[in-house]
Amino acid sequence: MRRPIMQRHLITSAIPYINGIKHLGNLVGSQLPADLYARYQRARGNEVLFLCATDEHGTPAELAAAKAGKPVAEYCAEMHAVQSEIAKGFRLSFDHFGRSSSTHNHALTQHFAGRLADAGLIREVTEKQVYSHADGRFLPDRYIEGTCPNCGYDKARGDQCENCTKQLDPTDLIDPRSAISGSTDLEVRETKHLYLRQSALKDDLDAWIDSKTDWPVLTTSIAKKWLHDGDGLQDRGITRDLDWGIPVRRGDDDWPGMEGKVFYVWFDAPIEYIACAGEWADAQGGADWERWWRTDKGADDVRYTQFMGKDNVPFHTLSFPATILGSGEPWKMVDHLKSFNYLNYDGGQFSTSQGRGVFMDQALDILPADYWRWWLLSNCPETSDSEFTWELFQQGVNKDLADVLGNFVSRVTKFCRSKFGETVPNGGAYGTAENALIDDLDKRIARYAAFMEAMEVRKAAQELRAIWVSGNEYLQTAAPWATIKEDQDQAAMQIRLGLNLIALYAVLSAPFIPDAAAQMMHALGQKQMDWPDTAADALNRLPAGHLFTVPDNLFAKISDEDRSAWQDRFSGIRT
RNA sequence: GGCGCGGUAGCUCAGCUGGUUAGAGCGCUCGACUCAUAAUCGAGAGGUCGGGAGUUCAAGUCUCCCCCACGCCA
Repeated sequence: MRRPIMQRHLITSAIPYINGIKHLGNLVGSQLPADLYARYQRARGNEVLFLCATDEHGTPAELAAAKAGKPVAEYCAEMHAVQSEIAKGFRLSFDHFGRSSSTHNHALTQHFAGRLADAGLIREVTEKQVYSHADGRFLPDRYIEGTCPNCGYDKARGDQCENCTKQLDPTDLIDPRSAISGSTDLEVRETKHLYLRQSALKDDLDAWIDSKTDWPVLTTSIAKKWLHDGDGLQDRGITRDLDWGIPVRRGDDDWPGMEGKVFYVWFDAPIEYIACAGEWADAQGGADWERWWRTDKGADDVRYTQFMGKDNVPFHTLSFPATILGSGEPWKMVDHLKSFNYLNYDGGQFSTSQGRGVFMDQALDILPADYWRWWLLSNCPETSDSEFTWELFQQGVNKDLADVLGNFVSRVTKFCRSKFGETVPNGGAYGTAENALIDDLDKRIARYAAFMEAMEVRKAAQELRAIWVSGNEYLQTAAPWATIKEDQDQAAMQIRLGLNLIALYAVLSAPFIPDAAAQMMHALGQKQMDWPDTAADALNRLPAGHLFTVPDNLFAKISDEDRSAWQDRFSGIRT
């Protein structure tokens, strides 16, 4: 059998922030499609390193920890464990789920800062920031509240007034106070920060983006906008006056004047993609991670794909590439950046801060992962924002999973059991209907693979569903329940084909619905099955005489009662 | 206000570089089948492709203007 050359795929999903459990909109925009792609590439026999992590630094983490009454390091460790468990629940097949607070990331972030400084790409800026005596800390703009000078709203934030949407500077606020403690004992102090001179790399970034002709429009249009809008790409501060974060150091050396400061979370978070490979290597007992990340150490044949929601695109197309390019070192740059729009919830937005929508833990609480995986992926917001409603979810899941796929497995296995027993029956030979089915499957499988390769998620799901449907079509025309009255062998061949179709479906469907696929394999007494080379071969895998069992129904339908109960339960806000 | 992405059958969406009677799934109507989770299969109805003007032999598909929704930024 011909063995195509094994490809190597580095795959990362945008790393979720640590302060709480993510909602389904977060899931479908990054981790879930990344997992689909990772599972598919593994199924094709390629070498995959699929990484994700928690993004742990910054003020929101500190505040969430304070609210929970815990030291921030302890809080992050706990939340990492929680998110990790939920990821497992959704069958997200990370090779490693790391932490941006890891020692690897500390060292690497400091290393990059040092390299950038050596290259003249860091400048020091003295700026004025608000210091709160009561809180004993500098306050980020949005943690300062006061009265809006524009509209008089008394809960305006230092970055923007939510009431009149006017962008503000904290010093614009009338009667400013700390949003953390409420203290008005504030003072504007001078503080020094490091800025990454992204503007100096603008032309390099521009040329690099221009070379990416196969990226989603969403990705390149966002990048181009930031590059060219207004005065072009702006330099960004990469440090903050905080306790919780990676201490500012210039490589291994102290950074005079930057004592007590940490790197800004946006700077260290993407570097965790690299650091995470180091964490993975440690967990493996010392694997070679540089062969995934250093083009001078074996990563030149790696294809690197990132997955993220559109809000993360600027950091991944500009800031992080600026960090890598600016280092002057041969790090692997992203080859393909798959970005997603937003999933809306029942006419509005999913919202973490407002607790609106369905959160990952709640979702697993009411239904198994496969239901969510299938619906979310087959309806993911690829070309525009898309909509989750309980009606659409119920309809999609019941029709696609229970009726089309689940019922197919059920009707084939049960028919066989009642007529031939739980053994793949012997006899009969293919006729025109079978050959037509095989031709059709070959075409569809090729299309399905092409969509998966191109990360056309919705189209891949549509094609997979069509493959399931073709089994029902075949069964309907072949009608073994009628044939068996005339010709036992003919019916045996038809049902043997049906059983083999289930095996084929298990392999093809596994990236979308891994648990159901495993159940199908298990019922057919199969452990490991390769991706089909041809439909004809694939449909000969289960020989006559092979034993199987009739599985429980793969998918229970969502009843109207369940649906309306959930609709009520998730209509308010999470407390 | 600027910019971005959209506005295609009741619903969710496909429609590449312009070219025969505009497609899919769901929903709906009718029919077939009865192995199966009242599942399946087939057929059908249903759209002046947001509005207007223009380019062209020919425009959802290009240009301009306008309207609507969403998002980002100032």
